[in-house]
Amino acid sequence: MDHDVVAKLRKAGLRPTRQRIALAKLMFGKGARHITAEQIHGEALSGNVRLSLATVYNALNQFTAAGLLRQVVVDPARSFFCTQTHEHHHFFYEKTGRIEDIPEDMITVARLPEPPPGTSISRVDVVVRVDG
Amino acid sequence: MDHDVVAKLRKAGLRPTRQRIALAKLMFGKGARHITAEQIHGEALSGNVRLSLATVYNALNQFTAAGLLRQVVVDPARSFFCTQTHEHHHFFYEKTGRIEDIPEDMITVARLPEPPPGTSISRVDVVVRVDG
DNA sequence: GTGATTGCAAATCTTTTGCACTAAA
DNA sequence: TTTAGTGCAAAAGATTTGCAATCAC
Repeated sequence: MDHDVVAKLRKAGLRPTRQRIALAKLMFGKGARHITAEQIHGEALSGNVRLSLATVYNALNQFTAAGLLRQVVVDPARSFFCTQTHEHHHFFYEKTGRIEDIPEDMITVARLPEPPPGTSISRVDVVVRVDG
Repeated sequence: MDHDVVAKLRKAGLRPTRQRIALAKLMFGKGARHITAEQIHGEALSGNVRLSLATVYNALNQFTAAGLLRQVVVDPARSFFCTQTHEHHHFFYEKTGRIEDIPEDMITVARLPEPPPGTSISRVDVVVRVDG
């Protein structure tokens, strides 16, 4: 419902505008998603939500900065935004360019190296590339 | 020496042109490197090797297709090419945008998930992001 | 010679930005 | 009102491409 999404945006310090509400409903309304700005923009237009691609980029970046989304880097050509904000990993289908979550407990990274002095690890990403 | 590089290119099925030889010497002449097209182009020009950025992109892509280089995807803004072609992983320094190898035996990925039916794993990349 | 390769500039693509306009509080 | 947010079109980057000139064999 709108209420959830509005509350979510408010809590993140983002003013709940028509565009942000619509995007948030698309992003968070149907489980885990991995989607590009272009794709979400297309979905919005299909659903009769009129908004510009620039606004989509701005909103997705703001959501990411606020911790509502995560950016997944697997494809040099474009950025995917992912609705799972906790530590988890990904399958990347090289043929189709699709991304899929790997349940966090399916992968164990043992013996992580020490980060260089003066730094700390902010995140560990595992990408399993699949030729499908 | 030139001979090594020429042989390497020939074996990869690439005609050893002046430009490809120069690039190969820069890439493979000083141990493991992680470098962008822009950076290598700059190095070449500094070393009085005249070649266009377009040719650098073409050559690096050909080297990658031939298995001489690997592309590392960590930064949505640009592509890094890496001279280590065997399985290994990376530190990514978020502040400086630099990449560094993690010796392969420093990380152990336990319990890799099964790839979806009909596919096989082509590669596993681990990126340790560091806030330095 | 002949076919592969290069260079340049133009084209493409994704993402960001400037600024006048609109909407939320 | 007042300030944040939006749209558009233009700008900015990175990378690719078309085609005539050039080079390797």
